[in-house]
Amino acid sequence: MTDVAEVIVDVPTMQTDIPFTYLVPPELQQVIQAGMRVVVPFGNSNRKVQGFVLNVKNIDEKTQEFELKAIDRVMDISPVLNQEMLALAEEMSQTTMSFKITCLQTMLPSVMKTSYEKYFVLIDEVSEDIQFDVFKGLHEISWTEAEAQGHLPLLTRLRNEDKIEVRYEVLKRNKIKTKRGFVSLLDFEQVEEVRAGIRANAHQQQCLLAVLQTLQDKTMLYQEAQKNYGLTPGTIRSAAEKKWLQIVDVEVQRDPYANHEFKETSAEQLNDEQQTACDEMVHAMDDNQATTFLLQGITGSGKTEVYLQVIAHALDQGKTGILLVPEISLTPQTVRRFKERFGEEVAVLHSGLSEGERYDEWRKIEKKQAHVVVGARSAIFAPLENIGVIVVDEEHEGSYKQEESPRYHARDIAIWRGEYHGCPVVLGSATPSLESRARAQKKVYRHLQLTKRASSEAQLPDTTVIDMRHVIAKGKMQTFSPQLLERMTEKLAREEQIVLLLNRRGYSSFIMCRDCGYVHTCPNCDISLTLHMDSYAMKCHYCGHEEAIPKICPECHSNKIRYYGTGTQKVEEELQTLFPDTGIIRMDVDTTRRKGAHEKLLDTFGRHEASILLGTQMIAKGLDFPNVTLVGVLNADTALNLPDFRSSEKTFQLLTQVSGRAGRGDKPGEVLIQTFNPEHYAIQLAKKHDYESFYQTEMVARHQGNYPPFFFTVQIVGSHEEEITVAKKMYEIAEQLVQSVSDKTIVLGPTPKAVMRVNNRYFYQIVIKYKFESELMTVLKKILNESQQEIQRGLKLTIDMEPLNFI
DNA sequence: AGCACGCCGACT
DNA sequence: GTCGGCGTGCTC
Repeated sequence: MTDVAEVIVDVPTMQTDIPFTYLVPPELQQVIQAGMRVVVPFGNSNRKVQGFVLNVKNIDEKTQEFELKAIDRVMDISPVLNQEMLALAEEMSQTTMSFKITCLQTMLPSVMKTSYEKYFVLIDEVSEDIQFDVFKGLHEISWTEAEAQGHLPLLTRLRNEDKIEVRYEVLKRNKIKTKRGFVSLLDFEQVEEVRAGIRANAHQQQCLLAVLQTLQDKTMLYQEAQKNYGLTPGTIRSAAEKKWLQIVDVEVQRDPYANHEFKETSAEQLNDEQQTACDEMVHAMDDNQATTFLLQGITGSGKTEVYLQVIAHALDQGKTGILLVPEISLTPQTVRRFKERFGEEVAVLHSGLSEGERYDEWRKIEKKQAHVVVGARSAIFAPLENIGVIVVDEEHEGSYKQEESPRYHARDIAIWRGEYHGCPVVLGSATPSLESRARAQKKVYRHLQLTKRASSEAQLPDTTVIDMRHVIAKGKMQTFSPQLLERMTEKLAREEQIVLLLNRRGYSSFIMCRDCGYVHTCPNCDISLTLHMDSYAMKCHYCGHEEAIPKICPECHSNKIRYYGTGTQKVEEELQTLFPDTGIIRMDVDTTRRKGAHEKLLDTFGRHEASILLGTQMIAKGLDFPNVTLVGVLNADTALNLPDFRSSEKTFQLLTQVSGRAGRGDKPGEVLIQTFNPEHYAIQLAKKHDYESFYQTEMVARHQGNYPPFFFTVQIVGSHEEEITVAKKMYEIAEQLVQSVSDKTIVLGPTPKAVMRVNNRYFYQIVIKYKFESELMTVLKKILNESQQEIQRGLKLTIDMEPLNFI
């Protein structure tokens, strides 16, 4: 009988998406466990690849029909994934149709993704020139170095001559940050003896020995010894040689919030609605019920306080909690709120952290130092045990769905983990997704509502809809209506602040020739280039292509090139002209790319160093500035015109959200919405803050269009460098689908995508809408399997279960 | 992915 | 005749 391990190797292909069996070498028998990462030889050249151990079992080697290879080495001392995570990875790979290895990697912080380094190793005599010029007298060089020096062709030839071979090295990128410290090797009496034996004027040594006496088993950092006692590293090093102490490396955590002061806050008084919601969740937690709650509460109704108290209850019971928030609202303001309540017990995971900081936060959770995790989408994989509650705030947010493989939805993972831990899951929103709201209606979720604003004096703002069809002056589109300008002037005169939202989706500035109508488009994609005035360049938002701004038309050589559309930069310039003495802050992807820029801009606005905050979607979330009394939405309906059945829902959610930004203090707020579709129900009902009517109206539209939540959807996207290849293949797939699904199921397409060509690849899509289709997954798997040959010839196929974007 | 094996064109 | 093109198939 022999120990073997089943390993998922880091080769993301369909053919290798199964466990491979490896022998456990004797020296690893006590070490290896499920959930550890290992390095294994793979393929006929035995290149080293990383793998995850799924389980270890004992088999009879006689029943083994082929020779097994042995595990090379382990990469972890203890498992990095527990049984729950291994089970979740399996589940996720099936429901999202993605490779197991991709799922496993997704659960770990990105620094723990392995990188591979290749080395060229000399195995035979080579000429002295090569020995010195290429190998620098050593017996091996790294691939990266050789490539940089342009030696690859030469080395390839040498390899064909069997003079050198290629060695694969699996690198670990996660370095635990350590600081130098020391522990005493002597007990109290031994120190006394040593002290008696050295000169009294050896101050440094005397001092160090005194420190050692107070230390006992504790570790002291060099840093502390130097700062508090003036001990130099030299003294410590020589003490180590005398065996007084031992030098050790101490793991230290980078604390991204080290410079912030947090004062502890305690629970606020809940109103009766909040209390009822809180009680229900607490009961579910105490009874280990995996109930999903939909907590629907208008802006300002105090949802966050409910989350905080439910999580606090979990901590009281010795349990843990996860709170997911959209990346965009993970602002320093919100982070502070959690830190203030839970102090050291909270770990925060978000994209603003460096890879190292992220890893440290993850380690803090793994080592059970943090019991509460606050973070964006991927924080749902936090390695917490004994979870008491999982909260998904702003559950309708699209950013909870990952847009690359594995295409998981954090809300689904939350519910899965809730089942696993027997704990409640709380979905919170002022404007729930239609799917969640419908499930609450069908009693799949427990529906709880908060209808009162927590701070009673704050009122919902007055909302005015402005019909922009009447604001076209001299046939030219205007950015600002007279009404908005008037209001802005008024507010500025009173030294109040203004937030302006530019809904930029599908609406950015491009240039066009007035004489021949030529529009500057990307050479690689079917889309017009966007004008960026800060870098004086035309950029493609799909592939990143960049070129200079043309002065004359490349087609007709006219110099009548004009800018069209409304980008944030252009609006900023217009504002500057209209209100020359007013401070304006622009927030969009360009001005917030740098780390910490987001925070800085908001702080500046918070200190009232600027009066106007102009931005895209990112300003709609969670900001709380009491002095803002006017919110202007410059173009409410650009999203409405998009060919996506969720466009009304997205518009309603956005408008409701921004309306909540006005009048949070004691001053009444006003909202002005500029639109070309003033009668549209999404706009009218957002104006009235009427979610329920919107829900009813939209459900009728979804029912008529056979859309979710009445139907499930799948999107299949194929792409290839040649249009004919992908089109043909997609027609075949659609045909096969029609043949194998029930007649109640709708197969749409294939159709070219709205932007058909991106990066010189042609994109086609098929959408499946179905109610019951038990064999669908099997059919889709079959399609993927049968497409292997084409995939190897350059076709790309992605399957997205329940996609959020159809464009 | 990466590599070996295997079958057809232009070369010492 | 051979070197090398990349189509095909396999990896415990």
